[in-house]
Amino acid sequence: MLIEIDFSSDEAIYQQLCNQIILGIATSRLSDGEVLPSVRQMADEIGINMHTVNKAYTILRQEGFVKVDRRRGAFVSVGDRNRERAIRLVEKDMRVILAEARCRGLSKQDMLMLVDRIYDEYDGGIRTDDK
Amino acid sequence: MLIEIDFSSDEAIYQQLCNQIILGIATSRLSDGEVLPSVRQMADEIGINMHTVNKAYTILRQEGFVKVDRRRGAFVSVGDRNRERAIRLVEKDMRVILAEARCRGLSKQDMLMLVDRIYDEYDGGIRTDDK
DNA sequence: CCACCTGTTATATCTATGTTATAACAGGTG
DNA sequence: CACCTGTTATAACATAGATATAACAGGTGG
Repeated sequence: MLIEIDFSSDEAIYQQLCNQIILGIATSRLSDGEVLPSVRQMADEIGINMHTVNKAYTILRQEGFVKVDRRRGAFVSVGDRNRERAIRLVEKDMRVILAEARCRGLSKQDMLMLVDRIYDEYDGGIRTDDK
Repeated sequence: MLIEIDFSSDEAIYQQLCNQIILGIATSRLSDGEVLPSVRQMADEIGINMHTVNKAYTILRQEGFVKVDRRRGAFVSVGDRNRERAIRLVEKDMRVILAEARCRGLSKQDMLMLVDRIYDEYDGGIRTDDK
């Protein structure tokens, strides 16, 4: 999977890395169990330091998106699926975004449409356990 | 409006300040044209430095949520309402959140419900003073 | 056993950012 | 005139982000 870092961004490199990997999982460009490049290989590809990649992997491991097998290295893992906990984790960030959206004059309908559209892009036609 | 800063948070103080003021506008605890405390007064109330408040005000001014009148000082302003631009600004952050939500097993319906619920809290925030 | 790969840890260094502190300035109010 | 606004300019300090070099434990395949 191609990783692109914006070095002029005010967002930290390791944070951009985390976000892009999570985005990769959400859009099925990365699938469950898929092996990630080693910290040294990924660092070389992007042109950054090994420790910066390691920091991203460590965070993703703590968040439950990545696991490490001593034999294979780091790989994608989306095992943990506690719905209540997941909502709680997402809710705080969502409040910040929705507040800004509302201040900018966007209606609830605007945001529902935006969520709908983005989620469809992620699903890409693939049906999930929508109940 | 009461401002509460979490000094143990990894989020910068000026960022927390920005978010809470935007949240205040979204929930109608701050209304259009309302005067904000001066940088020195706000700094004293919270117990932080004047420049940290000034940084927050400066950012909010650049984002279009605050204007400055030489006579009165800083006040809330929600004049700018370009829908296309607003959506574009919100969309990037929304993609990051929705990616994480999807990875955690949350469905589109889950997120639509969450948006619906939070937006209702904002709209009804005039009456419910439970916060 | 050996070379080579994994993640991990330990330092040290450099830079950028966040925060504080002190001070001054221009403009507006009473 | 004293007193309030925001704004700017310094300097100082702490923390975080990123880099560099090095080493270690564990696993793989020759």
